[in-house]
Amino acid sequence: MPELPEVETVVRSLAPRLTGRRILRAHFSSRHVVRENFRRLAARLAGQTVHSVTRHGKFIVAALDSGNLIVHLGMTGRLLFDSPTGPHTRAIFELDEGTLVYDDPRQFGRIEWAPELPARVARLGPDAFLIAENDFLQLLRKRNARIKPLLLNQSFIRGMGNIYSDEALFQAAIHPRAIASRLSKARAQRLYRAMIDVLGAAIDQKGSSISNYVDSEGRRGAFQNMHQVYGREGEPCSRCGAKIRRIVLAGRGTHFCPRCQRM
DNA sequence: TCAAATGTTTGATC
DNA sequence: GGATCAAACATTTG
Repeated sequence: MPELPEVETVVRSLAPRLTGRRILRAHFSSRHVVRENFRRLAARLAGQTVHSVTRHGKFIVAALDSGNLIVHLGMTGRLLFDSPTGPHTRAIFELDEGTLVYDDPRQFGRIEWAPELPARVARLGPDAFLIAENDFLQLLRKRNARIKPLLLNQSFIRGMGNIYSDEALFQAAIHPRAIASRLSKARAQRLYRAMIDVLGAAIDQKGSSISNYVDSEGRRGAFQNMHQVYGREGEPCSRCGAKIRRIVLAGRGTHFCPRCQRM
């Protein structure tokens, strides 16, 4: 489920119901999702009150009395209030009011506690939705890498994922293999605006519900209905009618219009 | 049976 | 260092 707009939507649904709540008990059942000792983590969380819930790139950070509960949803992670547990339930947080369940079929998600944001999280690039235009343009100029994999690189900017990278590049009419440092200023500005625009529109629509994505109240997003290229291989481009193509770049399916998006 | 899936990390190679 | 590519992680779905 997890690109910036989905994580932002989850955080917004989580914050009002989780802030001020006390974690009574926690239970864990996946060594892939929880890398530390289950009981030690549960003991660490028991009795702690949640002071805030925020987003850091694609990470969810719940500030506690002491330290932070940090959750990454991976590909298929979901946090759900008062949901029945199932075969893919990997964690349960019993609260003083209600229960928060973590479900994750593929178990690519992670749950951890840390006194501060771990270096590997704190060190990520600037947030894709908050970065200033000039900062973005300067970062692009320094990189001789292809633009699509670069947008996916969380050390470059944090929050972009496969769907929104393809959609932003389409909106900016830039080929996914274009070299970042060689983009003209006008094209780089177009990409910045497209990125902010696509992310903002997706947040407004509460994310893209492909596969199993829902927010913490179980509500689906609607932005999947507005995708112009992602998941539309072979369909006509909404702008020019050419067939949308799918290639593989950096191991990820990459969708684009070969006529609109030029090097 | 095979390919692909909203992500990240690690290692090999140039 | 960068950059590219492949593989790994684990499971479901078409």
